[in-house]
Amino acid sequence: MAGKDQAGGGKAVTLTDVARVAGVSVATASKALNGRSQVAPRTRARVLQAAEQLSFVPNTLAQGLLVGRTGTVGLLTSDLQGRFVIPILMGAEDAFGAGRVNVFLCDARGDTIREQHQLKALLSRRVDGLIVVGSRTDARPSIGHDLPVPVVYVYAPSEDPEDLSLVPDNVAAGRLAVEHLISCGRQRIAHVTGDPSYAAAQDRVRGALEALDAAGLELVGEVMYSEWSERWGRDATAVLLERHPDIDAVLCGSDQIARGALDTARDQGRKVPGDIAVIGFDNWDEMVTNSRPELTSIDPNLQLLGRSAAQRVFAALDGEDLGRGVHTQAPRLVIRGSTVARR
Amino acid sequence: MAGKDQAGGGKAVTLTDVARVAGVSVATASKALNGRSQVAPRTRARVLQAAEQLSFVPNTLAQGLLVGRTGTVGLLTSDLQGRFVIPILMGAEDAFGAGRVNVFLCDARGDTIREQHQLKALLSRRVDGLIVVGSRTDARPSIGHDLPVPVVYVYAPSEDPEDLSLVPDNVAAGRLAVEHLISCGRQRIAHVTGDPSYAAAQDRVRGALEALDAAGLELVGEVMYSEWSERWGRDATAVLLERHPDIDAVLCGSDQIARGALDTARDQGRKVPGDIAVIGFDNWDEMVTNSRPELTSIDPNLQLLGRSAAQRVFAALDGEDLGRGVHTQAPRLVIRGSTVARR
DNA sequence: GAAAGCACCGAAACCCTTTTCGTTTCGTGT
DNA sequence: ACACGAAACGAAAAGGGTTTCGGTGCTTTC
Repeated sequence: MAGKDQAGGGKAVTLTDVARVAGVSVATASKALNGRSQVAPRTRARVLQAAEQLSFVPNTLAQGLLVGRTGTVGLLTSDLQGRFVIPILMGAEDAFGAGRVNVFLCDARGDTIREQHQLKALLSRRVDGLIVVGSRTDARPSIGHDLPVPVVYVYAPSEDPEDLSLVPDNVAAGRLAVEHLISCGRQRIAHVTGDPSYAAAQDRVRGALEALDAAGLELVGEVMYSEWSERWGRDATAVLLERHPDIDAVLCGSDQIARGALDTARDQGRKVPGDIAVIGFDNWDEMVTNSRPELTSIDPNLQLLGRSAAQRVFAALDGEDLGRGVHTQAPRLVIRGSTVARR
Repeated sequence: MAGKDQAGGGKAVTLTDVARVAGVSVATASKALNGRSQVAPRTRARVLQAAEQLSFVPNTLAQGLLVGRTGTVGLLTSDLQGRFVIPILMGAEDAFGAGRVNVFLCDARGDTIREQHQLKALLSRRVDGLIVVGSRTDARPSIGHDLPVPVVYVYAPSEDPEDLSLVPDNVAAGRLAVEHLISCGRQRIAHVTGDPSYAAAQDRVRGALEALDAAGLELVGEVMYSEWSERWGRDATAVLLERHPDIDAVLCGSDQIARGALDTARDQGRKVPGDIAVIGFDNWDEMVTNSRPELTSIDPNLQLLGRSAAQRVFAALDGEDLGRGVHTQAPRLVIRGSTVARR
């Protein structure tokens, strides 16, 4: 019996069934279950018991058909693999509250055709809103302009200024990192970062240069671009220490690069943070807490970003203006042992 | 105008609108769009053009209401943060094919109350099936027995043997790891692993001991349990090298522990893989490819697991028996520089 | 020329729930 | 005892799409 049910054999219980068992009309059953006032207490109790007994669950689809709202939101990501998407997704899910709104997750795998497919599917499901999440902070093509639902772009902004985009503030992040290094008494700061085609790399460089400028300092050497890997962090730092043995801080474009920097410093007998301070970006938990010493990093507050996106969609559903343009989320400095010696 | 649309102002286009524009009845419009045969080619063309012009998208909810199938599946996870869930999720999404089936993602945050809430919400959305994903391979309480849809448990099996569960085969993984070490000529193998309360730890130990036994070997020292961290990997390996300086391989319970082991070996001047071979579990990309040398690891094939789960749900929808009990997914050995010297 | 056949189209029912509005029943006041 | 008001309940429509069935107009055949 249980097996049959599990195989999907038993068709779902409808309000009609409940009404029949309770001996009332569907209208009364509906009113009783929804707490409307035009039902006698005894009748209500009978309906509730019948619903309980049949383990009735109202069909949200039929409700949505009537109300015109489905209580669902589509989350369209281009790269689920990437670790940036997850916190955003969690933040959004959080904001929507358990059970009231459900999230359709779609991964387009970075394929535009696929994305259009998914978009169509989501619209046919009559989602109330859309959140589009990218894996890079570079601008991406708009998903479309005349969509019948509000759309918010997160992490990767839309190229169209009419769209609303929420992104981490990487310029502020770069500034924050350098300001922290300076406040630790560092003066000779070098910068190793990743792929120069990434807006994130460029923005952080810009912020860093701004902060250095404001303090009357200059970067030691050129910005070293290559890839977002520990290997590059190790190699670049080795070169750096040879060319500029007097540096007292390495600003790293990501936590991975920073870990590489830490490894090279350790190999060469440079004390961190005594001789050299190291700082990274992303505040990627497994990276920052497992390194020696633990890594100071700039947290982009992705979860907040996801939550904001969800709230914006909500507000738009309630008739508020969605807004437009690119809005940034302030980063957060998390200080650990790689810049400040533990007491 | 575009702004108004984006705010959700323009209500969705219905089949009635298309029919009016095409100058036919809704019935004819429906048949034309769905490729039914009772429509004249010219009429069909007119309808298609009207649909195109209005960018009509059929309302899947209304369809589902009629057919009794929604083309949606609920994916209930207890811990989205964990990196094990993502590949499973991707595998499932993959198997469902873009657009045909959509996935409702729910994160219960490990809370049972919340999980029941989410379950109810999913059932009210009339999902066609459910996939329940845990973050540990330990058995978890069944989500319920008399559900009107097929349910598959992934990674964390259900305690109820009547339910269908798909889990990675950690015993085989332990065996595979040891067999590889032995095939590399290692004889004095030690084992450092994580939290002993995890079934994954125990299962891998069991598999490892089986393989050692089959080869007439014994583990060097006791299994060292503690936590799944690099720090523990470093500390444990240091102790190990002091107590048993003659070991030639460290079997590590996770890639993180293995990285710690590599670091300690390096610190103490032991060559890997020359003096000591190191192997991990999980094949976590960022861990295995960034270490020095790159880390040999056992891949649990999680993506396949997710895909299998989706396929099972599909099959159950087509009337096939869902099955019951715990089924295991064979692991895969990925050889890298930490056990075999690169040529 | 009339009857039969065929291709095509439209009206209406159905899915499930909510809501409006009309009907019934009861109690109370006169 | 009758009338009136209020409370409780039920019939029906709506929401969007699919499908069945019946009907229209055309062509074919004897």
